[in-house]
Amino acid sequence: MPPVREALSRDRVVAAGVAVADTEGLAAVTMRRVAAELDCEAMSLYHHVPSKDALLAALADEAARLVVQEAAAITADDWVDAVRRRCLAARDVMVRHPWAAGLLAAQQQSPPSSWALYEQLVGTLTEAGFDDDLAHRAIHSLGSMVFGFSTELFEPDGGDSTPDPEIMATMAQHMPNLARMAASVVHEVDGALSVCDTRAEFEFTLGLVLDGLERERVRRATA
Amino acid sequence: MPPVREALSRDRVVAAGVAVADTEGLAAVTMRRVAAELDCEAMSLYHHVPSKDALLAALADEAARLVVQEAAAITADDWVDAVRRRCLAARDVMVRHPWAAGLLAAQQQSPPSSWALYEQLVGTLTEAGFDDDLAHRAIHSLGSMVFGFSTELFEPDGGDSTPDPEIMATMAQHMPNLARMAASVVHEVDGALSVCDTRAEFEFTLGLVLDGLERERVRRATA
DNA sequence: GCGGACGACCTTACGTTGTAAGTCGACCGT
DNA sequence: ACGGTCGACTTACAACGTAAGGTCGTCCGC
Repeated sequence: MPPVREALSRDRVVAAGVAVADTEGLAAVTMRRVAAELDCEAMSLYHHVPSKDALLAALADEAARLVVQEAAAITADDWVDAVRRRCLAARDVMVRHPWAAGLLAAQQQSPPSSWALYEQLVGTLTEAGFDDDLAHRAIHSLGSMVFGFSTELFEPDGGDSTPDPEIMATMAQHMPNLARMAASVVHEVDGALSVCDTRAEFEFTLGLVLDGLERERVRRATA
Repeated sequence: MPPVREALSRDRVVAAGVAVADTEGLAAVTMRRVAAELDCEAMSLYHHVPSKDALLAALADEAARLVVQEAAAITADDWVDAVRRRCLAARDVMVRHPWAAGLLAAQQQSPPSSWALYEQLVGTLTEAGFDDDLAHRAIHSLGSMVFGFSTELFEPDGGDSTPDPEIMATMAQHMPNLARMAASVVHEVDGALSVCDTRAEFEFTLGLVLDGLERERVRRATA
């Protein structure tokens, strides 16, 4: 009779890491916790992953791979639409796996799967008439957006709807512009009041960048 | 005779944390290491900060405070210039303190000092004729840029100039566009070859965003 | 059939981390 | 003088990453 448990493998270790990160946060991704997920001991993981940092790098690569996978299915008429939809697909992955953006940003070496992403992107842009320099800049612009769009950075309270009234009062006093703006743009989301609809704001910024890139492309083409 | 060592204080603890992070990286910021910097024991720090996470949050706030400090001194004629210079000042802080961007992005609650930053920004934009909605979007666009601009994300090797030729060869084969682009935009920096001049790329993206925001402002004003 | 090499997994153990709990001494108002 | 308070130190523990070595099932040459 073969062993009752499925054999470990690098892929299973990475998958377990993703599962733990998704359900309990990145901080819960410890060798012991991942091992427990696979019903084995921590040290067994080292037969498939050289270290915890390498496991985290593999998680980052997995996130990029998911983006590549989604992005590959996208078809569009013009480059703006193609790139916009790819960026939105990337953002979807970042939202589904909240650990992904931070982890990708923390890698010293960009994961191989992210290269595939850039290859797709540069291909699209080149085909649309971008010179290499502009394509390069476009990658930086879009990359900083997708990976850097910080969902919570501006939200005064992190989802908690218990704003200390004293703090709010002094804030309104010392930050009149911010207070007025926050009161003005508040809107309803899922039945709860919220200042930010990050999806809409992401699309807005994306539009700015894509618009500017197209304008620059035309400028260079006619120069 | 008074005690020979200066008394601890929250400010001194935070300053020591910044010093350690600057010289040895964020990972070296442990309670014991910071305590050693102050010539005391780890547990003594808990009289001034409630936990390590709180210390890290204080470091993030300190980084934002540095930005506010630099940004307050900036004067400019039009809003574009004012905001551009403030963003560049913020980026300078991120470059001087490489731990800052990641730490700020990791905070669940945005640090108080970052509110001050947004207040400055909204004030400038409002004065320039932005409505509250557009100012709000502008903050998200610029914030995602400043905090998210990832310096190394696209660099194939993290500064190491030992690109495995085998990997490079297969990469060139599977990623023709990327390989061509990389070869085309390579340039010299500090006597070393490099693909990316992140400062220039930051300014380019910043220009795109500022341009788009000004265009949108005019569009709304004349609508 | 069988010995022995090998590889996947487990056990044990060490150093480091964050921090709870308790101790000690210096200062301060009375 | 003296108890209270408070800041720093000491001790201790659980959880972490991982080095070193052990165990056991599987397969290969004979």
